[in-house]
This record gives sequence, C-alpha cells and structure tokens, in this order.
Amino acid sequence: MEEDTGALPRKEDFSQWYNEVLWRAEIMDVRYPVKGLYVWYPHGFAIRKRVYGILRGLMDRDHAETLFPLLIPETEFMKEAAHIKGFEDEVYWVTHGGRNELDVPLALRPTSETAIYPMYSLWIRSHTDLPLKLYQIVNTFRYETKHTRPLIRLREITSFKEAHTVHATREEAAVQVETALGLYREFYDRLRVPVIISRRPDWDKFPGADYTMAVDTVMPDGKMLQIGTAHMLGDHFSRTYDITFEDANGERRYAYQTCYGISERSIAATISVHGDDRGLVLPPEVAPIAIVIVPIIVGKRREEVLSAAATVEKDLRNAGFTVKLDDRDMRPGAKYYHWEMRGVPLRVEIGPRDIDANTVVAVTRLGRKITLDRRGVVEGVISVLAEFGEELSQTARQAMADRIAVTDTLEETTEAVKRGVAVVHWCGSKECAEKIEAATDASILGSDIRSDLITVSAGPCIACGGNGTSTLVARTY
RNA sequence: GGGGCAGUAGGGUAGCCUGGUCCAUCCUAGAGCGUUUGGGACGCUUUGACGGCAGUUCAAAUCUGCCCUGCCCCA
Repeated sequence: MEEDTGALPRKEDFSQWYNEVLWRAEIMDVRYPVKGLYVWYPHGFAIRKRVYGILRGLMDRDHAETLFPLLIPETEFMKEAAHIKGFEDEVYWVTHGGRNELDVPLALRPTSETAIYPMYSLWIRSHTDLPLKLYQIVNTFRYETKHTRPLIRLREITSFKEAHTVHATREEAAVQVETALGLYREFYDRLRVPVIISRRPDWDKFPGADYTMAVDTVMPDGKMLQIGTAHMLGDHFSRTYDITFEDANGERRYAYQTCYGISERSIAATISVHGDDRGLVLPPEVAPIAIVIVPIIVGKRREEVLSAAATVEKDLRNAGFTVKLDDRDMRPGAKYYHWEMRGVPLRVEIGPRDIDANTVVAVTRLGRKITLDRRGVVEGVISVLAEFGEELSQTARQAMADRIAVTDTLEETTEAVKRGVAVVHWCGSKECAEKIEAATDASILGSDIRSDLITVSAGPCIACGGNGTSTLVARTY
C-alpha cells in the first residue's frame, strides 16, 4: 500500500488529521464507491481483531456468543411501536428476490432486538432458563442521512457487539445494566481510553427502553463521542414478543430485558484519544506489532548487525511479543516515521555501537529512550511497555480532565462547550433542556454521572433556578 | 433536513474563469538499475489520470444539466 511522506495535518485540525491518519496508518480505505461504507485495511482489521478479542474475553465471562440472521421480516420488525418509530427512517429494505417482489419485505438489521426476541420467546419457558445472556458481533445497517464518517457514523456498522439479556425481575435486569457498565469500563481501561458514564435524558433514550445509560469519551476537538450504551428494556419487548416464563409457583410472567452495545467507535476513540502529530499511538495490547526492530546498518558490519537483530527478534518473539524486524533497504529515519505512523508502541534499535557495548536502544512511541542491556532485553521490554501503557492512561486521563469545566451560568457553559464538556446543574425539565441547548449550541448528555473526574452535586438549575443535579452538556458527534 | 465548495495517475496538485497551445504540469508513490544507510538519501530509466451520463460545439479536463462521491457550515 502506498506511503506518503511529509507531515500529517496537525492534530489540532482534528477532522483533517483523523481522515488522513485513517488512510496513512492503513486503518480504513474510504474510497469504496458507496456512501457510508468503508473498507478495513489489513492493519486496521488487525487492530479490530485485537480490540474485539478483549471485548470477547470480557463478554465470555458470563455471556454466550451467538449469531442471528441479518434479515428481519417486516412483520416482526413492525411489532414494537416505539422501536419502529426510532428506526423506521433509517432501515434498508430488501424488497426483491431476483426479479420477484417479496411478499414480506426484509429489513437489514439496524440492531437485532426484533430478530432475537421472537426466538427468545420460543427458547424461554421456565425460570430455570433465566437469566439468559447472549451476545453477537455483527454488521448492522442504518441509512444515515447526516454526514457519514469512517468508524464514527456509518451506514454499515461492521463491528456491532450487542448483548441481549433476559431476567426474571426488573431488579435483576437493573443490576445487569450496572454489570454491563462495569464490563465496558474495564474494556475502555484496557484501551486506555477514559470514559464518562451518564443516564441519557428521556427523549434521547433507546427506542423501546425504560432508560439508557451511555458511555462517552471526549474527542480531541472537545466533542463527545458516545462509545457504548446499556439499555434497561423493562418488559416492553417481552410483552410485544411474548417472552414469558413459568415462575417457581407455576405462574406465567413476563420477563425483563436489557441490551447493550459497543461498535467500532471504540476503535475511533482509541485512535483519536492517543494519536499525535506523527500518527497512531496504540496501546501495546491492541497493537498488531508491539515492537519493531530497526537494524542500523553501516557499511561492512551489515551481516553482523542483521544477525544481532535477528537474535533480539527471536528472544522477544519467544517471550510472546509480536515483533517485526524491519530489514528493508531504507534509511533508518524513514523506517522510524513509517512505524510511528502505524502506532507501534516500541522501537528497538541495534547498530554497531550497540553491538560493541552489548546493548540495544529502545524508544517508546511517546518518545522515551532507554538503553537496555542485551542479556536483559526481554525483562527490559516488559517493564518499558508496562510503563508505556500506564503513561498512555495517565496522559489520556489528564487530557480529558482538562476538557471538563464546571459552570454555573448559561454564558459560562456556552464558552465551556466550545472546548469540552460542561458540568451544570439542571432541573430535569424538557423546557430548561431546550433553553440550555439553544443557548449553548450543545446537547444535554445526561445526569447520574459516573466519573472519578466529576463530583456530582445538587444546585440551582442554570436555566430556571429550580432544584437541579449535575448534568453533562457538550457538543456531540 | 437546509446551504456552500469540490471531484484531474495509488496519494496531493497545476491547467478550467477566457474551449483549440494538453496524446495534460509538478511533487509523491509503484517497478527496474546503481550509489547509499545512527531521524523522511541521491541519480538514471519507467508505469500511471480528466467521477458517470447526456447536451452545446468544427473542437470539451475547460461551458450547461442531471446523477454519483467527498468536504465544510447551519438546523
């Protein structure tokens, strides 16, 4: 694949930077000739594979993976009124098989509730079948009318992890929502992406849900990106799809449900939060190549350097790292830029001077340079990478903290949302929300905030002065 | 949803206003050969493009219309 030289657009020009880095770091090719559909390059896909490997690992603790069909008959799709209303304008319909019009049009799933729940109705008979916790990782389709963006707003979401659980009681379902949030927090910890959790306002909840909890992160331009949601469905869907069970007393009861999802926005967040003017910066856990070895070849000592590099490669590979020995016929500097663009966490250099001194030079993607003893390379690298991961977390967390502002007036809030998230007091009324959103040109994201960077308190609503509680206001993607 | 701007080799561009000078400029990339190599090397050879469809015209990258795609701003 092609390689451009020269600098990226600065990360301050986030939009440009983002488009360019996706291309230059070989994440996605946006040239596919259908709006809103993009192609994963092998390198991007390798990152996806690792990110979703982490997610699978977390889900597999007490969920089972499954797979439902892409096509949903109109008759099932149209059953739940609120749900339809939320999605009807963005559903793709399959209306023909060959040249024949279908009797029942088939929807390409925009999400899978209406595919899964009719089957749940068949599967669930007794309280001993509960709780049921399944998930799948699939593509979904939404006919987005707004501006599409790779990994962020897609017409084909290629990597939707959706979990659907069924419980005997509302309380148990509510606990499951919290469990899901815990898993998502852990997931984003592993990606070194700081998050803020909050409860979406009623008008912004998932169509058909009692309430929606959302996981957001702050992007480099100060806008919030929703990167996970967990919905309490109550018994709305179980009543529609007749998901009932016989309880211990022999009575038939409606089940309570939750669903929660994460998409490739998780990868957009990882790229955006950590990346810099030189390209991607990947946490070691998701980097397709954790370490690149660059031999410094000078004149006659070529063979000697290459063989030393190969030995270091073997040692690191045996220690379990994914290692790449870059022995291409290029100048070392060109290779540094190449691998920095692709986010490789650690570069190991070995040249004649190192051979003489029995050392190697290790440089992290954040620019820390350490000289390691040849015999202790593996131990050295393990500790350098661990510190690197920690540093990523800390840097990202600080960057988020810097973009959070507590504000008391509409004017302050208007200023604050230009560069990040405002935390205000809001009384919860729709009228005040509209006033706040209009005045600040931003959105109410939610209250019931969970973040160790934000202290929740009570106070006068910034719109009406009535009793309010801490609420997030920000511009959003 | 509304408005604006744009589409020329794999990527970025010049040319468009004022049609012919363009079998299309330059940078980069790809292929080949040689000299090089502790932060984007150099020389030579070579490959490769006017988004699509209609229209105007003796003549269209250039003008007009529609479509597709992308970017920016507003709701």
